Amino acid sequence: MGILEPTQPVQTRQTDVNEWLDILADSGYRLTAPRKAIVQIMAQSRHTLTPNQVFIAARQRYPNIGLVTVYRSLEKLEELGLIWRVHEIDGCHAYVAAPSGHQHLLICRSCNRAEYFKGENIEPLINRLGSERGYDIQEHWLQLYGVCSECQS
Amino acid sequence: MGILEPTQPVQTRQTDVNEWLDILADSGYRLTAPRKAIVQIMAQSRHTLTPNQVFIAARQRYPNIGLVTVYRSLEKLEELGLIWRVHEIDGCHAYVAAPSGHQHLLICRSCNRAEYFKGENIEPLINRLGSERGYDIQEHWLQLYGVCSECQS
DNA sequence: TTAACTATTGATAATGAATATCATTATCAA
DNA sequence: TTGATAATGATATTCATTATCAATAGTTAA
Repeated sequence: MGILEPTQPVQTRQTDVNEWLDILADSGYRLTAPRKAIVQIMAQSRHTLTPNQVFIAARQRYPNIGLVTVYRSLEKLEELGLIWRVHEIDGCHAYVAAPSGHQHLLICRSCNRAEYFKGENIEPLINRLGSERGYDIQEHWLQLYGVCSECQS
Repeated sequence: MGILEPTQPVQTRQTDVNEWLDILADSGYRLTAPRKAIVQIMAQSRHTLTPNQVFIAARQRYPNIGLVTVYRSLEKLEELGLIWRVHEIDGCHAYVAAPSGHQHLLICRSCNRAEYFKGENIEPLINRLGSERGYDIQEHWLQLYGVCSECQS
């Protein structure tokens, strides 16, 4: 039996734009028009988005927005745990709406659609490795890559 | 302590410089002085190394080496499976000697020392997720981060 | 509502990793 | 030994990300 056990699909995702805005405000950040545009885009997307993709999408809602503002807003949303930063193959970064609780990512290599899954009990492995190798293990990183059903057809 | 360690036999790792050179030659690549320097560095290091770190180390052995040559050689070694490319937090890339067989990485955040571990069976999870979500899962990525015993003290 | 404080913005420039170009050099098979 | 060409190193270039800074706009206190 493996350390990783599959579980039910969990689709709970923080898509509530107003909730995100409240969290921003409660954290002392101002609610500006560019920020609202970015929050709308990130909270509602099921795909990973690069800063430039967010920039292009945000200009539909707020044409004067600057790319640097996108970078800065994404940075804050990540800091608040509302979005995750994922590493692209080429070394660039993209972002996705964060799932609720501790989950991991399954990303479609073709369309960048992101799914979340739970179900790994990695603690025993971490404890064993930590004591065996003398490491203080702080973080783990599990991601799956594949092709989603739509992109297969 | 330095990034590069003096030669030490390492279990479960391909540290044989000559073996790497044979593989390069068998694959149709020429054995050049800069390439030999890079192979020596990569095969003997227990740490992840950025292209620039490899460059600095390689100049000790071959002072005229160019940074671009380092990039190109690392690319080839990765293509042959002799080294792995790992993603840094900032989005840059580093490389480590590849382990034998299918293993995963445990990296020290402080000194970049890399350990390998086996032992978790991800197949059931992948099969389950693939059929549940309709994904053709092609690749998975598991890495642990922590602080090694030396860096804790 | 108004005023004032200051977080935030957007334009621009700068940084830095990674890649492309190209004439020259060096490896290796014939 | 020699010739075809893989490989090199210097240089320029691309592109994602970050720094700078004056102007703007959100928020709070009055």
